[in-house]
Amino acid sequence: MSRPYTQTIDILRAAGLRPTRQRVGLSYILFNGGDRHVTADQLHSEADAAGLKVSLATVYNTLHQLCDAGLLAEVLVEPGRSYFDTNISVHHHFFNMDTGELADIPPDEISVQQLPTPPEGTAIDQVSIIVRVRQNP
Amino acid sequence: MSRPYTQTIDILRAAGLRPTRQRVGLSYILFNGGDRHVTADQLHSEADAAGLKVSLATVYNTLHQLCDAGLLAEVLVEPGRSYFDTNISVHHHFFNMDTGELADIPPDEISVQQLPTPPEGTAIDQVSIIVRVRQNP
DNA sequence: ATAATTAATTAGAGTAATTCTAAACTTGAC
DNA sequence: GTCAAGTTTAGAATTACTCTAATTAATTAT
Repeated sequence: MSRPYTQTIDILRAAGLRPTRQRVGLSYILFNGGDRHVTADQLHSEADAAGLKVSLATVYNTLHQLCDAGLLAEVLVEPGRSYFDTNISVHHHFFNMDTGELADIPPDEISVQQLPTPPEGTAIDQVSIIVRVRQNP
Repeated sequence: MSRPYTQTIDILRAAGLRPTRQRVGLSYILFNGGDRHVTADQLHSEADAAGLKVSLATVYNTLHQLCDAGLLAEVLVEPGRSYFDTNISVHHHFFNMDTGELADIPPDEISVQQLPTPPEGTAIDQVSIIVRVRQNP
C-alpha cells in the first residue's frame, strides 16, 4: 500500500493520457470502488470530499476522455443527465423510474435473440437495453 | 376533406384534453405524417412553417401531455435532447451516431430472449433497445 | 347568446447540465 | 532547470427545458 496510485497511473498512461493530479485522483475514485454509476456532479462532490481540488470542467473533460479511451461507458436513461458506468463489459441496465437508481443486469439474465439488419450503409456499433422498472405499490 | 381536423379533435377529447387551436394544430402535424421522430424544437419550427402560432412552452406542454396520454413515446438517445415518437406500438430503434437519425427497427427483426428478474420490490415497466450504428467508411 | 367559470397559452425569466474560452499552471523531455 | 506542449481553471456562454403570473380561449351555466 505504499504506492496506491501506481496502477491508476499505468491505466492512464496506457490510454495515452498524462497522469495529472486531477486525472489520477478522479480515476482512482472511479476504478477502485467496484462497479459504479456516477454523474459528473456526483463525481465532483466525491472528489471534493476526498480533498481533491478539481473543477467541474475538468471532471467533464476527464469523463469524456475516459469514455473515448474505452475505460468508461456513458449511459442515457433520463432526459438532461448522463451517467457514467465503470463496468465496460457488455451488459445492460435496470433503471428505477421512481428512485432514479441505475443497476447492472447480470449478463446471463438477458439476451437478444437476433440482431436486426442495420440500415443501408451503416454497421452496428453497440446495442443498449434499458429495462425501466417501477416500485411495487 | 371538408373537416380535416375532426379526427384529431376526437383523439384529443378521448384523451381528456381540450382541443385548443394549438393542440389540434400540433397533433395534426404529429399524427398525419406517418411514423415520426421529432424534437420539441423541430415540431415548433414545423408548426411555425405551417402558420400555427404557438409558443415553445406550449409545444413542450403538449408533447408531455400526449406522452402521458399514451399517444406519444419519448426516446432518449443523445445527452441533452429528447425525441418524441408517434409510433406507440412496442418497437425499438436504430440511432445513427454520425447523422443523428433515429429510425424504427421492424418488430420482427429483434427480440429479447428472456427478460431479467427485476430488483426486489420492483416490476418491469418497459424495455427499450437502442441499436447504435455508424456510417460505413 | 352572454356571462361566468375553468383551463390553456404566453412571454420572458429561471434553472440545470454541459461546453467553451483564454489565461495560468503542470508535466515530461532535454 | 528550461521550454514546449498539454492541462486545468474560473467564469461566461450555450442548450434544452421548466416555471410564473398575467392574458386569452374554451366550456358551462344562465
